[in-house]
Amino acid sequence: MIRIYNTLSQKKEQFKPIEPGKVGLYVCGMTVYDYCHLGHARVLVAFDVITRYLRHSGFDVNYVRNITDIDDKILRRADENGEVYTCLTERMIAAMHEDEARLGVLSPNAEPRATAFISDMIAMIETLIAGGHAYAADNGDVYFLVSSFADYGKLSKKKLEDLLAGARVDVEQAKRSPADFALWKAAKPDEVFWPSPWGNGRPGWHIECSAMANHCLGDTFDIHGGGPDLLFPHHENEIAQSECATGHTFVNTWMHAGAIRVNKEKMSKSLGNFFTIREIMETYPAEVVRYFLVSSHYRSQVDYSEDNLIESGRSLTKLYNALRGVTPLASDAVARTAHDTLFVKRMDDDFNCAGAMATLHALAGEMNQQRRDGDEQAAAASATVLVRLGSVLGLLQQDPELFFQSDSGQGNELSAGQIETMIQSRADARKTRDFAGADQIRDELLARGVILDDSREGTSWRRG
RNA sequence: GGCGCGGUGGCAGAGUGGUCAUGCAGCGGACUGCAACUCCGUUAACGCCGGUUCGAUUCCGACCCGCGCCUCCA
Repeated sequence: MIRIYNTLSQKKEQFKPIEPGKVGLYVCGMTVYDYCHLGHARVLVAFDVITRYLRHSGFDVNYVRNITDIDDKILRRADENGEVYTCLTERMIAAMHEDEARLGVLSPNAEPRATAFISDMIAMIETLIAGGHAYAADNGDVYFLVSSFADYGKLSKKKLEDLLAGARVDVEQAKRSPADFALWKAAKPDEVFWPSPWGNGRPGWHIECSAMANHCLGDTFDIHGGGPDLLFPHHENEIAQSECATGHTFVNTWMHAGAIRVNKEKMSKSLGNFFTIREIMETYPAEVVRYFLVSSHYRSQVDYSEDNLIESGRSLTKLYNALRGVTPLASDAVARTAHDTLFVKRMDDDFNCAGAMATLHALAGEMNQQRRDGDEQAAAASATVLVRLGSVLGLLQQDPELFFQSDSGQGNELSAGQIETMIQSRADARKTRDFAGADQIRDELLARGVILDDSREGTSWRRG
């Protein structure tokens, strides 16, 4: 029985899908005008683990994650670059797919792009106007009439009067109320546009998700997720639009990931203190970045620091060390163990992957003992469970040697061949008990970032 | 100002009304030519003050501190 923290009710609830055995999941994806930063990675990885676990639990998950490929920031950036905006978005989408693949994030079932659903958005806006929930203003924009939706603020726990009292709400003359938000924006001269009943223009940000979610998952679906800063106004506005347009509850469970922080401040575009994941992956293996992200609860805020990534690297190394030289069996060859049970118990509790991770280390410790005792069969069985549980978190799926020996791609490292040659020289020196010579070679390798591990079977190496 | 979240050992990070997280680091030992890996042992924590209770880090209340949202941001 899975329990999920629902932002709407502000408590953990037993998860009950609308249709038994099936889950409709929508996550707000990227606005593609720049590379993914760590905050994007957090959301990507969090919902990847959630999807993997729901599937592991037997659910048929329909995971939809949109791409916002038209918006002010995209147009501005394309303009700065002096390129057609679609060139920019295509490039960023390709980069995003590359980053996701490296992080071990599985593709969603559907990845709708805003520009492919303009007609759905226009239809929804027409419905809203007909229902008295929206109005076309003199400037060619169409706005949502917030006062027409009694439940406005139910997600973010805001009261309309408080919002209006705040001085930070955009004061746009054409709006009837400052809290109203754009559904359709009139095109400025020389801007890309789509024709509509209200003139040439393009959709507002919030209506995209309402239209695409509705198209892909229907009027009401199970889970909607996203980053912490989307809660208000984006998700609140989605609810208003969708519920006014369909007359039905939009979403049963709302999930929000925690923020990434750097030096005690939120990592964000507006503060300019963000790290793209590709620059982080230049220094740290992608799986280490993933391990870092998975090792704290998806709802808690997490501090990015070099030290934390280094620690994650060591921790993951320990797991792979256990797996090294052991061949796991096919997953179904090993029955469910107490470790599986504990893992499931932890994950059932609002996807507590940090807690679940402890079982991976328990398993690794057990394996190391079994190998010490020479019980290779037991070790292989343990390895099977370790890899099985790892797969639910999207970890430990590569060959340990690959994890240990892949270079950073910076081009300034020793090749595997060079390393093997030096190891052979060292082995020769050790045979003649020339330990000074042997140690010199080992020190040289260490200086080049290569660590040697001796065992009865010979010497293996890893980059560290 | 409004709304919300959190304060756990040197660090990271789970969890629980009454012997246990886990990882990193440290310390002692084993293994090793020496290391590395690994194993065994070990140190150490629940912001502060009250309350409930036989017993509270865990429940309740006050307080202090930190953070997030209220504006485009995952």
